Amino acid sequence: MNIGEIAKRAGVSRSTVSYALSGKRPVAEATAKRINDVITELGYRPNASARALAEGRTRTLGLVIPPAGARLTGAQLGFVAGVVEAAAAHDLDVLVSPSGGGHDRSFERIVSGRRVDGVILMEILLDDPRVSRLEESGLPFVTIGHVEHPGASWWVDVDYAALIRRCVHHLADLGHEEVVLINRSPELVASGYGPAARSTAGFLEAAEQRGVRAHVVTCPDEPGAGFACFEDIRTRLPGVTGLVTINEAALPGLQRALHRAELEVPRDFSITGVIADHLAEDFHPPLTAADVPAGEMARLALELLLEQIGNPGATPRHALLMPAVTLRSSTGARRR
Amino acid sequence: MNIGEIAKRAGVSRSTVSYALSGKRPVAEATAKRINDVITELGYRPNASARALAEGRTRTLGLVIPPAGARLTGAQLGFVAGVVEAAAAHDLDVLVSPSGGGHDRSFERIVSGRRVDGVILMEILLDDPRVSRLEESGLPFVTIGHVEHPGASWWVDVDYAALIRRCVHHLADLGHEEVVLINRSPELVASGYGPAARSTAGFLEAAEQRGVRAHVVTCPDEPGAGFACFEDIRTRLPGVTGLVTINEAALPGLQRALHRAELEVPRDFSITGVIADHLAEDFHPPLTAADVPAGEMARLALELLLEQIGNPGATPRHALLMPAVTLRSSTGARRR
DNA sequence: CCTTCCGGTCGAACCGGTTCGATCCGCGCG
DNA sequence: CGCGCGGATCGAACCGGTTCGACCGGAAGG
Repeated sequence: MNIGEIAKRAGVSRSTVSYALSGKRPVAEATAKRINDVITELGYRPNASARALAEGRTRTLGLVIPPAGARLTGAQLGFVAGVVEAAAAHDLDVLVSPSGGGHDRSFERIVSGRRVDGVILMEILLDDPRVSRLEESGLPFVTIGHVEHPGASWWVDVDYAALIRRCVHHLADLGHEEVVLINRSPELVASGYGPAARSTAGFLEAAEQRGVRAHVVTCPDEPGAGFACFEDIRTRLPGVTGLVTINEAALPGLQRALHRAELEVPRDFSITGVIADHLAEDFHPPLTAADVPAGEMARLALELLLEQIGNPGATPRHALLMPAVTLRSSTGARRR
Repeated sequence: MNIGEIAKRAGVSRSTVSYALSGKRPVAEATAKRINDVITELGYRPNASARALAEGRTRTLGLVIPPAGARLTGAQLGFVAGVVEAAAAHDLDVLVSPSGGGHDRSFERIVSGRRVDGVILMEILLDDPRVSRLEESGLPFVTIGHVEHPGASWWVDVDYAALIRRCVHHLADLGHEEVVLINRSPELVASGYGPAARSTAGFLEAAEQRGVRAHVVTCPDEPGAGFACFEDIRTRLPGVTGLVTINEAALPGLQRALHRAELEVPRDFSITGVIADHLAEDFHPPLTAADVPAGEMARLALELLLEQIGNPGATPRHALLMPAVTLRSSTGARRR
C-alpha cells in the first residue's frame, strides 16, 4: 500500500512512480500506463504525512476560530463555511483551532508544529496577542478583521466606521435628531473587538458632524437581550427615533420589542446598520443595511494567503471592503 | 530547529532527546534539564508530519460537514463547535471537510490519504454513500445520526421518532384533534435525511394511535419560508390547532405569521417539536420542545471514536439519546 | 568475587514519500 | 563516424521524527 509496493508490481523504481504521479519528469507512456493500472487496481493514495515531510509543506491551512464555548454568531459561521469551501476549491484542507478559551495548546500546535502552510485568523481585537504570536512565528497568515495599527500585514475587513457613518448620515438626511447605536456585547466591547470600537467611533463622529444626539448601548449575545435592550432604550431615551446596529443576535428580540411597543417600522421608528443580507431580509420589514459579505471575505482572505505562501517576501496587501448600504424598508422620515 | 540540532546543542544523541520528550525511557535528571533548557531557549516543537509518519498516527481527526454551499443550520453549527471543542480538550486537531458538493476530492483525501486517525460524519441520510465508503476504507468513524440499517456500527443520535410521538401524545392529551408536522426542506426530505423521515414516521404513527387527523408539510430553509408555510396551513388546513416541528429555520417566519394571523400561543394555537433549547427559549412564548443536545452528542461521538481508535476490533457501540420534552409555554388545551 | 539487572545512552533502521545526480540508450548533426 | 543531447530510468540521499537492540557502568544478590 506504499509507493514501494506500487513500484515493485509495476516493475519500476520508486522514483519513477513518484515522477509518473507528479509529472515533474517525463515518463514513457507505456510505463505510465502500467503504473496507473497498478495504482487504480490497489486504490493507492500517497501518504499525506510522508509527502508533507518530504515536500516541506502540508497543503493544509489553519483556521483559528473564537473559543468554542461561546456560540458562534451567524457572521462567524459564514467565515468558517466560506474558508472551508474556498480551500476545498483549491484542494487544500483546513485545520480548525479554537483559541482564547484557556486551552491554547491547539493554537500553539498549529503555529509551531509545521502542521499548516498558513493561517487565517478571525475575530480580531484591536490589540490581539494571537497576531503578535503569529508575526514572530514567521508563518504566513491573513486576518479577517485588523488590529489597531496593522503596519505591514495581510488582512481583509469591512469598513465598519465608514458604513456606520453612512447609516447615521442616512438617518440624519431623513430628519432624525436622536439616534442610538446597539453595539455588540459588553464583554466583546471591553476586550477591544475591532468592529465594535470602529463602529462606535464612526457613529459618534458622524453624529457630531450632523448635530444629532447620539447614544451607544451594548447588548449581550443572549436570546432575549435585544428585547430588554430596546425596552431600556424606550424608557431611558424616549426621544430616540432611529437605531443603528451591528448586533445580529439582537434582531429577534428587537423585532419582538417593536411589536410589543406597537411601533411600526419605518413609520414610527427607523432601523439600519451592518447586518448580513440574509438576516436583513429575514427581518420584518426588511432592513436597510450594509451586508457583511462573509463568503467573499473568506475567499479574498484565502487568495491573499495563497499569494503570501506562493511568494514569501511579497509586500503585504489588504482589502478594506465597503459594501453598499442596501435600501430596503426599515428607514423613513422622522414622524413629527 | 529540528531534533538533531537540539541533540547537538545538548550534547546528546537524537534518540535521547526523543526519549526525554516522550518519557518512554528513563533519562537522567541532569540530561533532561539540559535538553529542556535548549528546547525552551530555541522554542523547538517537533515537526508534526515527521512524527505522524514515524508513529503511524496523526493525532488529527476528520469532521465531514455538509457541502459548504448550503448555509449551515444552528444544529449543525452546534455539532461542529462541539466536536472542535471536545477534540481540543483531548489535544486533537480537527480537519474539516465539506462533502457532497460535487468536489468530493476533499472527502477522498481524508479517507484515503492517512491524514486522520478517524472520522466523524454528520447529517446522515438513511442510505448514505459516505458511510459505505468509510466502511470499505477501514478507517474508524462515528456518525452523528444513523443510516436506516446501521448493522454493527458506531453512532450517536437523537430518537426523533420517539420524541415526535411524545409531542403528538402531548397535543392529543390537550385535546387537539388535528395537527400538522412542519418538516425540513423538500430537498432534504427527498434525499432521505434521517431525522426528517423518522419524524414523519413517528408523527403519523402516534396520530393514528390517538385518532387525531395528521398532516405533514415541508418547509424550505430560506428566510420567510416559515411565514409562507404557516399562511398556507391556515388556508388549506383551517382545522389545525396544533403544530409539531423539527425545522428550526422556520421559527422566525412562523413567529411573524402567528402575529399576522393574530393568533395567541398557546390560547389559540399550540406549538411543539424538537428544537435546540436556546432557540426554543428565544421564541415567544418559549416553546415546549425537546432539545437537540448538540454539544453532548459531539462529545459522545468523540468518545466513541477514541474508544474505537484505541482498541480496533472492539464491538461497535451506539447511543440513542432521548432528551426530555421540556414544558414551557407554547402548548395548551384546545380552545373550543 | 562474579553474575545479574537496570538505569542511561547511543547508533542505526525505519516510516513513505521527493528529488538530485548519474547512467543508459537512441538519434541527429557536424 | 564520433559526439552531444535529451528522454527514460535508477539508486541514493534526505525530510525529521520514533523505536529497537546493544552497550556501558554501577549496585544488588548469590
